[in-house]
Amino acid sequence: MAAQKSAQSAPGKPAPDSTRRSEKSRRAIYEAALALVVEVGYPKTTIEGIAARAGVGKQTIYRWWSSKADVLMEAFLDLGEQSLREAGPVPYAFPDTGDLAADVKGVLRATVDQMRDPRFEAPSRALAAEGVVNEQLGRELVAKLMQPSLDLYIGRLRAAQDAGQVRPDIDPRIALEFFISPLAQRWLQHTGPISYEYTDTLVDYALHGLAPR
Amino acid sequence: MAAQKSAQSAPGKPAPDSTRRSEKSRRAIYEAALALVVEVGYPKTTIEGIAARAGVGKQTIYRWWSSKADVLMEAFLDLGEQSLREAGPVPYAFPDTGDLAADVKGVLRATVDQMRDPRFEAPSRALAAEGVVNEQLGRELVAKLMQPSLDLYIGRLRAAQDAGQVRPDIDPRIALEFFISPLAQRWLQHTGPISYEYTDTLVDYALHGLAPR
Amino acid sequence: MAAQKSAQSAPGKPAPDSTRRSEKSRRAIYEAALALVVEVGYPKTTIEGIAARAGVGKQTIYRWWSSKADVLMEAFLDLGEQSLREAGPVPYAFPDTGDLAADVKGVLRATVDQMRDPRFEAPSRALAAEGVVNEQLGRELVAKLMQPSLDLYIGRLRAAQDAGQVRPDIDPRIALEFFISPLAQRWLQHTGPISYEYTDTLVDYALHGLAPR
Amino acid sequence: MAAQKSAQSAPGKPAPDSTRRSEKSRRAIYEAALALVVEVGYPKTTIEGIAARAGVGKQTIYRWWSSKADVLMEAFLDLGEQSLREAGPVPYAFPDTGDLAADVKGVLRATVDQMRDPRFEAPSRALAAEGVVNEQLGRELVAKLMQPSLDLYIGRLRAAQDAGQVRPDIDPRIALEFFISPLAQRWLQHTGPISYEYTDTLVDYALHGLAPR
DNA sequence: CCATAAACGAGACGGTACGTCTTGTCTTTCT
DNA sequence: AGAAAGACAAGACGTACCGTCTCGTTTATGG
Repeated sequence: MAAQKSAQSAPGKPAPDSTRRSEKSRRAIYEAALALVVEVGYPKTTIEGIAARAGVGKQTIYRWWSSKADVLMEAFLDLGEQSLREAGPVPYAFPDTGDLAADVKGVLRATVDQMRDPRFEAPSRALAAEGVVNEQLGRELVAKLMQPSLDLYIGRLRAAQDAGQVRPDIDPRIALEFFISPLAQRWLQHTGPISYEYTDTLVDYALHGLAPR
Repeated sequence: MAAQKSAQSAPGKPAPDSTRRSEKSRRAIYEAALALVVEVGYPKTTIEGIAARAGVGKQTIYRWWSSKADVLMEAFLDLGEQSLREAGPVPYAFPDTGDLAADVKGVLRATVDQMRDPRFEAPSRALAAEGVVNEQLGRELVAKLMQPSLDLYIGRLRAAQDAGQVRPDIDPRIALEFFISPLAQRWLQHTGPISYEYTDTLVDYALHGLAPR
Repeated sequence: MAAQKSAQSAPGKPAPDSTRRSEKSRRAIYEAALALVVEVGYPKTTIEGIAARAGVGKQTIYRWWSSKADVLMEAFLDLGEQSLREAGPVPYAFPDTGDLAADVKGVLRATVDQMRDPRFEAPSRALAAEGVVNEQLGRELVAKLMQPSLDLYIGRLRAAQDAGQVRPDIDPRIALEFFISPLAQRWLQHTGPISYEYTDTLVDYALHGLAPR
Repeated sequence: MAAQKSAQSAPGKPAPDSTRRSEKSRRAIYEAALALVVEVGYPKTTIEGIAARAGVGKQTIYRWWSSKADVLMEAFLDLGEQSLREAGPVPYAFPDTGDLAADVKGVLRATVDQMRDPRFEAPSRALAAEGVVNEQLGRELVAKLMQPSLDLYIGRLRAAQDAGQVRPDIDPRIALEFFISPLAQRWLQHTGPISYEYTDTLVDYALHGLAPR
């Protein structure tokens, strides 16, 4: 079991033994990384700074992560998992009251709230920016951070199709982008203001189309 | 507008005299910056590298621009203007054949083509990433790079409203996001593949809505 | 002698039990240390490198030695003892044929040979250098490595005094330096070439003086 | 002249322009290096420490010197030149009163004094140790630091030969080692105490030989 | 003859320093 | 005065070792 990493490939490094990893250090690094990104911004957050703030040797970071972005991604994922654990036993499900519009509006309002939380905003902006330029990281972000949420949208949209509230020929993977992408772009690229009213409007437009009926 | 830097206030700097600026250096810097971003990527593009490649002193860059992103933005804007000048006398107008769906599909296909051009992709990704994290730069990007295109969409949508092809209560500034944002997000965040088929679908879904009629 | 470390005082360390010490590890460490000093030089010889090459944990080195120089000194002493054991039952005595000049010349020629042996040269240079800067180690080196040889010189010079070949008012502890120090300095500090002719000349000059008689 | 370095060989570095070198920084580096060696010892003197103490960037050290030892050597040479400049117009000549023994004894007593001066001792020990292990540096040390003094001895011994106080067949380059090497070894390797009496004895023994006349 | 305690190999840890790279400023020399 | 050139102070990078500190795993009695 200890050989699983050395087994397949890279002859370069001896692969650290993760069973001996210091949990305390890992948590301290997560906290330091998130705090620094919030306080001084991502570009001024340095690995040295994280190490110093976490009371950890630099090597301990380089041993387990490959880059600043990698640290931050795990820290952010961990933050998410923590929130979930605190949230309770049925943490993350898309509401289904039978009213698709209302359900999606509710979820989007929660998303808007999250986007305004500085503890969430700073690291997720940083990661998104990194992912724009670094495709590999970008794909990891999508898979680990976004996909779970997207799957919930897909599930809800499928249910709506079964209930006859969404046309059956619609691809839910594309349909969900009408709710998410405009909001994401406004937020990421500062192309426009974000509000409950705005997201409500998105849902209405998307469901009923731009063309007159 | 060129005086914003020399502005009355800041006593620190003597404000360079832009009339004596070397046009040759400026062009060389633009070309070096764009070439480096394409060749080695944005993070490995350094001011020193640009200066060296342009055969220019570092101070010449620092004198006229405030950051690497600033250089790249102007270089990219310049690139755009160049393309326009080459394109001819009626360069940039949204087609209006009377068929909104067809017109928008055509424009989006052109956008897809552009996204696949490496000369465009590298710098615009870099700028977008920078703008995600740096709000000021982000707003500048939106204003200088994106807004002109968005305005064309708004114009076309208004025309469509006048022609009764789009409901009059629709806000065109929001409606255009259904065409642009999903594509932008797939491209920027690598959340999905990009194709003509995809953008065509976007237009159809957006115009007629997800709900059955 | 083995108890000097466990000595009553320092409460810090539990003092390792030297009776349970692994002989195999000790020898492996000696060999690794000497080999590395020869192969990569003293400054690039690291404790980690010695441990790795010896197939030994770092702590096994830190348990028994206080520094890299300490390891090397013991390894070198051990090397000397090994040579002696191999040399036979009457290993180390200063020749006394009655001809002081011839005897000393012979011993110095052997010293010259030794100085040219790379297996001897690398570690002894390293130790000498360390001893120059670290007085405590220097004194240990003198006591353990040099003094035995010096005593043989002193013995031979005393015999020469008894035989009337050396003036009785001469201090043998100083006299021996005329034979040893010039050679040592040429070797250590690269101040001049070393040859049998040179050491022969030293003996002649030293015995008969520089001034005309 | 500025091209002498780039001229012959190594294609690696662009060779800094020594005409633009900061004299202030150089002096500050010399002072910091010497002070640190005296205060904390050579092994604990680090390039970072020198840079910090001198108020200088690390690169300024790496630009002009190749190693810690190199810095220290130049600093020490500079110290020597400074002393000479302060000493006056006829700074460095071997005394020649006609009495060789007295002259050499006087010079050796001055050497003993110098060896006891901590400002001299720390750096010269460090350099000597470095030179023992690093032949190239060792040869530079000999050539730049020791040779001038040795030449004075040679000159004085030649004069003594002319005056009939030293046998004409004696090689002065070897003879001088009888005065210098024993003292150097005692000092460097801590093989024995150093005193005026000791150096006086060396001179007497060397001039008249160990053997009875 | 096994229990137990020490030494052992391995290597993660908090640190320090390395030598390199880049930043943004400053200075020199040329045009 | 702008520009090319590049030295400078500053400081982060990623690497290498330091010496300490666990971890299981031998190993070697001594109860």
